[in-house]
Amino acid sequence: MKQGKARKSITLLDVARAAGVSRTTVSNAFNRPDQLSPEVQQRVLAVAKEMGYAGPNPMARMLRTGQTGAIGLIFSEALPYAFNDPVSIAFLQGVARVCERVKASLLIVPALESDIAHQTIQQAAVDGFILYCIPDESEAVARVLERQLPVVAVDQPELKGVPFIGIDDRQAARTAAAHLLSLNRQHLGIIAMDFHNDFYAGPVNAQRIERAIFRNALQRWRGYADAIRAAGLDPTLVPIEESPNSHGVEGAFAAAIALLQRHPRPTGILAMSDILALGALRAAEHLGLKVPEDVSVVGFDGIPLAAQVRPSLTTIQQPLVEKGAIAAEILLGIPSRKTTHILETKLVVRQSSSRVSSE
Amino acid sequence: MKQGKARKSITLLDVARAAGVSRTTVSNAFNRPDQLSPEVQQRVLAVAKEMGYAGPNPMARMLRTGQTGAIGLIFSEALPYAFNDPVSIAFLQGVARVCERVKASLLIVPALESDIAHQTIQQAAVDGFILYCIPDESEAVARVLERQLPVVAVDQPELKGVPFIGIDDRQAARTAAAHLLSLNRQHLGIIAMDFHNDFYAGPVNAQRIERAIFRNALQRWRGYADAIRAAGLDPTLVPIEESPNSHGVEGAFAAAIALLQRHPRPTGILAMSDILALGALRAAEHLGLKVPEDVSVVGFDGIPLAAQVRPSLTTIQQPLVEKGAIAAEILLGIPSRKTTHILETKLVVRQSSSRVSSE
DNA sequence: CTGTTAGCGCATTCAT
DNA sequence: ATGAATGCGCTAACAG
Repeated sequence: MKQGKARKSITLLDVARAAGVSRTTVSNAFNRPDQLSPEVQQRVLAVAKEMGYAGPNPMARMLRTGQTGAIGLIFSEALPYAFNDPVSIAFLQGVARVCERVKASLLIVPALESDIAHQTIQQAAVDGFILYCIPDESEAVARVLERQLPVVAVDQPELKGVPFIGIDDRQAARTAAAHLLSLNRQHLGIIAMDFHNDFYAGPVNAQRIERAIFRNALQRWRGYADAIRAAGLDPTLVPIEESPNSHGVEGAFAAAIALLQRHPRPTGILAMSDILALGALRAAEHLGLKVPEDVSVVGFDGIPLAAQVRPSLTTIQQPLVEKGAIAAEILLGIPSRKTTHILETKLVVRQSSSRVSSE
Repeated sequence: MKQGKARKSITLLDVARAAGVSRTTVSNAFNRPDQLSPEVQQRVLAVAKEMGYAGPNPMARMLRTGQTGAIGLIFSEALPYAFNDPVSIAFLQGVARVCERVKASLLIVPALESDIAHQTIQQAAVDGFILYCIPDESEAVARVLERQLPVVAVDQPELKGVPFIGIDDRQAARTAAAHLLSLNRQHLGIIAMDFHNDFYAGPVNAQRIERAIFRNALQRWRGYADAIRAAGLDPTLVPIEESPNSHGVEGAFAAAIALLQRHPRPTGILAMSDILALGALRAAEHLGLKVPEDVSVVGFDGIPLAAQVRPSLTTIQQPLVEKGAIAAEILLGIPSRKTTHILETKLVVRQSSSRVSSE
């Protein structure tokens, strides 16, 4: 066969020849309808369709224009876990909403392990990256910065020159703890999310906290400690159990059981996320304890489920979806956006917390 | 300034010159470490890093190799809704698990409206597409097929030559309905998910069903009808309310209220998804009806939440995560995968359904 | 083990 | 309004 050409994918040039026009004209027919007469455009498009030409090759066009029409999203967790977490999902919804509006695609880049990060981040065809809760020192951050593309960070890392979206975790946590203490609950217990990325579950010592690589957990702990200290208590004496995000409600259940079996039994539990708090509710139920009477629980994040469980969950509400939307908007250069956004949070008191009843 | 070059991004050639080697050598240093001496590789990489070279430009490489390292995923719904639906999310988890394993990225392509589909699908730099619950006649399907890339369809559409992953919706629905009927519940009501993409909510007539564009809803309806007929009843007399997926539990609540206020009041509700069933549970509670005594409810899908609500939900369990995993594996050419997979489902009886009690 | 050569398919000047 | 020429940055043959 002569025309080995036929085997190969069909190009702009092929269409041009078939239509008896130049490449430019075909290109314009697809990209700039205003640059040629409607009739010519019609004909070119018709010829293209007939030949089974699907439009300009995306890779070639990207190479030429330097634009991809996609933004890259990097999660701190393994993807299946991220998609299991209502907080990440809400964030994703926010990002997706903006992407849809501006017809951008969303590239989810696996970057959990170092060599994966290396390869996938280097090869991602995107116009910019969103870093979601990524430890400052991680390979992913280094690789993303190398790419020299626009970046925005959500929750972590905070880097010079990189727009940041987050909340005041410390202040919010302080509010949560102050709430429990104001209900006269002196014996607190803390369920923490990941301080490190080692999937450790169990009691946490001071060193582990000091060396934390996840900002959220660290700041929330500090916030709790602030309030505890302000109440005249010693935060280092408050028992704290860590349960990795990826262990979900079940992990939190175990952590809460551990906490609730201590003496004296905590009368208030501070959970660093609502998922952790849900585990605490179940643990209380399992042990025959009443919430909020025997033990009160305060979560963090304000996921939708928090309002629906019984007893409904007192929590710190943060604008999860909006975080994603703002991050995407900044990245996509939608104007009138400052580069740093510390969003508001508020304490939402529901059924899971109440004043200590009769003494 | 002479070297306008300096402004432009730095390339393989620049590195080659700086390192005193050829382009190929630099390319090899990044892509085929085994093709050159370790020392040379070290040096080249060092020079590259020093120059701030982040590695081969992804677009150029894609153009050259014809590979992108990403797969495209197309949802039937607006993205924010898709991310709100536990069923879609579970599917996404399955896809993500495989992607992570093989270091592929995942491109979520918005394709809800026709012109968006046109643009985003045409420009997506991917090695293949997964179509998730897409109506056969939609623009998205047409555009994807044009791209002449590998495709796999999940749930819908079923196309000649396109690998398909799904379940036997009709058979499964028949099982669900037969279950309720076997409990001696003669007065049924159906809550349907979208038959069409018009976000209609309300009672459904025969014509709307016949012309359905969503296969899942249609087949599930047929399955219900089969069982109802087999019980000697007339399926056309069974009231049916549609509530769009995007309206979530709230929409289902309204639909269920409508159903439960009819005379005779249904004693069994068939919900085409667990989310719809959850709405039914709430509606029953709202009306002071006991589940399962006054009204029994059977869902569909087997989302995790179904096991956790009280009363827990009787449902048809389908392998949601596995669907995603298989789809991704087929697309990525992981061998020993047949091209059509009809996965198993099973009826899981929980608290929300029981035999009609004392007459 | 290293270098030379030749496109991948396109968008964009600049002419006409 | 249309056409010819150029190179985006890279990888894969092949030759040395």
